[in-house]
Amino acid sequence: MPHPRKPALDELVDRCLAAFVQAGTLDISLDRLAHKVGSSKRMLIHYFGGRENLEEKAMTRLEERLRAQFAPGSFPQGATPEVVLTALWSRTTASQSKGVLLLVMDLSRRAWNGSKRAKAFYEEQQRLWVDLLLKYLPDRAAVEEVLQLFQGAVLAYLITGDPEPGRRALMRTLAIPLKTP
Amino acid sequence: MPHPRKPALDELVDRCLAAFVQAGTLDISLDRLAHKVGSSKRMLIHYFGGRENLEEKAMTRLEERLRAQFAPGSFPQGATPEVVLTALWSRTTASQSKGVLLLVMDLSRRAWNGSKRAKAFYEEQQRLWVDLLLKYLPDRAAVEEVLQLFQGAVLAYLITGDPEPGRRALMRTLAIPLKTP
DNA sequence: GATTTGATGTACCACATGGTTCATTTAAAT
DNA sequence: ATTTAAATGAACCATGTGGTACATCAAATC
Repeated sequence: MPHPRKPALDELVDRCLAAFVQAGTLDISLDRLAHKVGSSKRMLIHYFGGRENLEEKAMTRLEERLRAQFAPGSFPQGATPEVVLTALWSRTTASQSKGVLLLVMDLSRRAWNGSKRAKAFYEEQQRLWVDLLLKYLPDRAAVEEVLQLFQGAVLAYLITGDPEPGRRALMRTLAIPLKTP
Repeated sequence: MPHPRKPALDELVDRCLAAFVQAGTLDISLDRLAHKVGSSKRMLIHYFGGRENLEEKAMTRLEERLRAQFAPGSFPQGATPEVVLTALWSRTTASQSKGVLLLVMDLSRRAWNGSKRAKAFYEEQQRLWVDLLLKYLPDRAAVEEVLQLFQGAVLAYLITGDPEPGRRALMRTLAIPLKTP
């Protein structure tokens, strides 16, 4: 049985993800997506079997990428919370992160609109960040709070374009005294 | 010149807003919207001149509603921050608020996607909450932080359905010591 | 009661979407 | 070289969208 050229599916997924990131959303038509990745709607459906599967593959790839980027050990062990949070906030609000940020928010939207897969994505991100922050913050309550604050700050930043309020709020929240027993 | 029945446009806007709230988004087709409000796409376009104008009218109406609901004076003057924030959080996470919450988040999405009008809506909400919180929190920095935390908490609540982490984070953030000069 | 003018329904249009059909090409296995 | 199964393109389809054309209806003014 002849097995002709192999389409290098993995690379196609990468390019699709790149297109999604550039668009800041998964909601881009197959035609536009195909054009952007140098293929055709016909072929995308051929390879992936349908839009749903394509999106699933792209989400999984994004999860992998983010997991690598925020792996425990991205920061020195002894760093202060201030340093870590400042670095995270800078990285997050860097202009080249805009696309990923928008895409992640788009997935959040899908999550709160009921998408099972998007909800799983959100939870995975949650775990990732909890694991990261737990190494620099005193307790789970602090992590929990910083995480929610971070998300709110991202939201505000995306809308206003101003990263300063978010930075200020994050720094301020670190001033919370430790729970004394 | 005969001026036949007046269509009570105001009430139509109300019903449209109600439909948007029920849908948790502005992105509902004119056909479905019309059916929901007991009219027809034909008539909605006739009355409003197009979808854009309809959305604009609905947003403005929503602004009015929220402005009334969170008017300064919704809470006793002397209330502690804990009491006020707890009440606000309860109100926000009450099941009957789900639709408005989703709709407001949908508008946030439009805002971060570049919609001028949605951005204005966001800023108006911002002002509203700042004015409210400024009466119970020590300084602007505190208000700024609580506001961002609140938004992040709402996001998490919408996705997970669990209001507890948000409540905990809000309470925790009130433990920040006053800036001492 | 005739006229005028808005209210309304039905059918329609142009366009975009995800997906399919069908026919053709292409590369590997024999 | 022939066979075989995948790769690919072009046209097509069903569906849903905002919006329009046209014809009809109904109410207020004269």
